[in-house]
Amino acid sequence: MADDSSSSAPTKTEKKSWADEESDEEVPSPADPPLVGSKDVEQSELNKIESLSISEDKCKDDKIESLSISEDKGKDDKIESLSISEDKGKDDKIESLSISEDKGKNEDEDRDGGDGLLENPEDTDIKAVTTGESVYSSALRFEDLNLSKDLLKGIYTEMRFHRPSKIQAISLPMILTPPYKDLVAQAHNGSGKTTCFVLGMLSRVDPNKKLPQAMCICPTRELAQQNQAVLLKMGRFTGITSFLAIPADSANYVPISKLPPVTDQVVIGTPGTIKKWTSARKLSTREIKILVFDEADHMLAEDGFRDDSLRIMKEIQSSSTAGCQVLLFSATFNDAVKAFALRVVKNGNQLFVKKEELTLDKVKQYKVYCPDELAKIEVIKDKIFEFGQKVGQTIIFAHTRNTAKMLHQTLSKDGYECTAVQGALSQEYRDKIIKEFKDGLTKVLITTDLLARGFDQAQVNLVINFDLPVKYDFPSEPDYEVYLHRIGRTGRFGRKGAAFNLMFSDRDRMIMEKIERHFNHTIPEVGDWQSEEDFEKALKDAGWRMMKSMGELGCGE
DNA sequence: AAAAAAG
Repeated sequence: MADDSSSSAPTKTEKKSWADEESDEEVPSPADPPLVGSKDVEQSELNKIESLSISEDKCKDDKIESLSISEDKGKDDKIESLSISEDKGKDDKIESLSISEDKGKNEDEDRDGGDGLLENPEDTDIKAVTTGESVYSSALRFEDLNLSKDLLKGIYTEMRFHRPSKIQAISLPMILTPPYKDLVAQAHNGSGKTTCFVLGMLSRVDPNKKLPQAMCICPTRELAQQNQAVLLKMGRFTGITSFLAIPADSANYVPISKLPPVTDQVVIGTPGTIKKWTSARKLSTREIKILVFDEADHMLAEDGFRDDSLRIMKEIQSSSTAGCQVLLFSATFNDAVKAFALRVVKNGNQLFVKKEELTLDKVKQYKVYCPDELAKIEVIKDKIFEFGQKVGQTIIFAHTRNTAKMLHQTLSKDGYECTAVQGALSQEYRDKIIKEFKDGLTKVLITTDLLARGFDQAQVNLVINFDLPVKYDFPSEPDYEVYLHRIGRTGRFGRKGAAFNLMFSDRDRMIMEKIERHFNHTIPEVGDWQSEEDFEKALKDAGWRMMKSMGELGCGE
């Protein structure tokens, strides 16, 4: 299972100067040296927080400090302000600091190569809470992290990263500095979370020990596969192997009892299969030092994978000799799950994005009222499909497998080229469809919430909600987290993205209103679902040029 | 009724 197939296909050249996730790579050009320390980095406006090491001030009373620093950086004045506020519990010390970076508005040109694709993905507030004595300073460069030579080589030559993204700069020291504390970390969709925990796993593993030492649990098989691909790529020169614990294709099913025990050092998989392997005693957990929950809020949600997750965690904690570091990563943590997560990792460090910051204004969102379902389909066919194809790739989300299937059949029948994936299909077929989409062979993919989370494909510029995401025990309530994750499939790492929400009932209107209120963000409506001009206006407002000049857009091919 | 899982 630990094969070396790095599934990422080099697709296109895009300039970027910070770390990103797997499929976001540039075309390899070995002549290119890593750019850390070069001019490219110096003029970047990011991560000037490296000098910020927090020392603890032990006054008896709660105390809030705020300081602001402004720096003149030459050509474009950038001002950073950071405020540090300290809250003290009764006797345990907790620090919380929030770092906000305000930037001038004219620094983009030299970074994004003029294609207008990259904006400021890092322009966010992250609130950090650390516990205990540890003092962390943000990592400006990957060199600051004491990584092995082999790992650094993978980062630069395979991943082609230049320097840590913001979430990486802050979280990696927390993950990698002993004593290894647990961490709950929230960061925006497409900001490079995968790299954080993959690096964490790779650097905690002893390549000479041939048994599992790190584990990553994911909500879907597709995500497990994607994460494994990232890990294999980043860790290519380390010799570390990995085991993908997802259900075997029914065609070549072999009972676990007949299979050899796992000797790979990193296990990545879905909860059920991991449980199966451990309870069959074919997957040893006694030396697992780091346990990662990707999409952790869902993994710990009551209606998600809470039971499985807790069981696996307990199993590891009770069998592991040296103790196991737990990392919880997600873009979303609603209050209920957040509270639960903080009970699960009581003495850990925390990184949270301010709630107001969470809505992705980088993704332009629209709503379209349609009189009936047929009209929704016509909107996709006549107003969005062709545009989406030209501009990049499109994902259409439907609420059920059946709707996804129906939509796929309806569109295909009329000659609209698209594919569909959902959980009822065979694993082999799912893999094939995903691969075709990741390779850019297909442009429009219809799916369920199977792909709502984590699916990373930089070329997705358009998301369509054919159905709005609702809670299933309470269908008049929107599922805010799923909404955020769905639209987060586009606008990855600061690229341009747009999302269309198709509505056809009063209930849908209500749901959209609730979504707008929740994120405190007005979503403009495309006035008339039949009006070409209304859609063009929306797309133009989203930053896309019109059809005729599409060739210059520079984002499709 | 998304997702994961079952032998």
